[in-house]
Amino acid sequence: MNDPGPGLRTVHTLRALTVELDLLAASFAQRHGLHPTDLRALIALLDAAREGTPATPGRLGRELGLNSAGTTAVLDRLERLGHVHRSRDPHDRRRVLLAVTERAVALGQGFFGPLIGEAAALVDGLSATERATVEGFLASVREIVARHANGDGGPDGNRDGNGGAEQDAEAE
Amino acid sequence: MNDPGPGLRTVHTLRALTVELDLLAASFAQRHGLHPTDLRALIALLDAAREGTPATPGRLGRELGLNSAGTTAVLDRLERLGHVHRSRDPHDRRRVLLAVTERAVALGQGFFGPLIGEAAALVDGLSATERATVEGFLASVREIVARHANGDGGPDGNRDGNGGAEQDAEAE
DNA sequence: CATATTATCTCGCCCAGCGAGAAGATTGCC
DNA sequence: GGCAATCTTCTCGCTGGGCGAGATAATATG
Repeated sequence: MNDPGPGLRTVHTLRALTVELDLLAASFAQRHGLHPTDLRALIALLDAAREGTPATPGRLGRELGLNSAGTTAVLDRLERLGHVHRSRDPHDRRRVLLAVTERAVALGQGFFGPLIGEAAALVDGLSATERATVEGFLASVREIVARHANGDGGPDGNRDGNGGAEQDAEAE
Repeated sequence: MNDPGPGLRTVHTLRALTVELDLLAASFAQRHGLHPTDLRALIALLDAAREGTPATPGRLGRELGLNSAGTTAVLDRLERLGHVHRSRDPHDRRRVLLAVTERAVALGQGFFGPLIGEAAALVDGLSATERATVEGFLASVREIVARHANGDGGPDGNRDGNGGAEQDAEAE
């Protein structure tokens, strides 16, 4: 039971890291008048912008696990703060296109930029072999997590309007 | 922008991993009638129990970034669900000692046990050199995160009774 | 013994997110 | 073309997690 093998300590460190990253993000969000969800939304939108993926409320809500009402509220907040701009899609006028503003980009870069930059520099300072080891480790852990996510907790448990929870897996 | 240097990709993978772990935890929590905060509290309490650290509401609240009212609410929920038991500390009767129940231990082990076990096995499958590389990487990233936390967003920005948001850092 | 400090809890409020459903746009079928 | 089904987003009302303020009880400090 309490037999910490050599690997356990590493896993514990990884877990601690994720917790610390979470806390950092939360404190950053608070500092800028954002809620954790707002920050997650902003990150998702910045990612989409960088990748050239068109961003819409529906897509974003699905990504964040929010229903449409909650998604609208998030976007209202972000728009009021000047981080996001809504505009109708000319090709399908039911849709709303979401664009991040300069301000949002600056916000994201200003904070996560240095953090990511330092981490990237750290990785770049490793030898090719070491880098491969780290990447392999991260990829393997992701794979483990993905397997457990599929088996134990479906990522899309409930959605808007449609009760997807007809099986509520009552754990007593 | 779209020029991922060698290190950037690794950092991106790490970020994706943290997001996925977060989603997994959230879906697991929902599945057991817990809120994300409740699960975080439970994990913290299980950790404390495993380490032999005495757990109290104050300590827990500080760890979770909640004020005392919120902490009380979390504990009320966990106690109602039978995961935690409160008892007064005989040595300092202001304090409340928190004990996790068998049920909570089973809950945590049943879900995170296999996950952590697989990850630990993964690490154990590495050579000593590789393991050192991974551990060094994680430790370095933690150090970077810690530095940014201190410089940009103090981990104890606001606490009970003291409004930590006296400066709302209006960007621009 | 009086006072300050510590630890926890109670009360009232705010607002994030949910469910339900409305409104506008598109697609398909006749 | 016209009408219905579908899709996307938004509005409304509500629940409840978390905060601020303060109460209460116990321990330190003079």
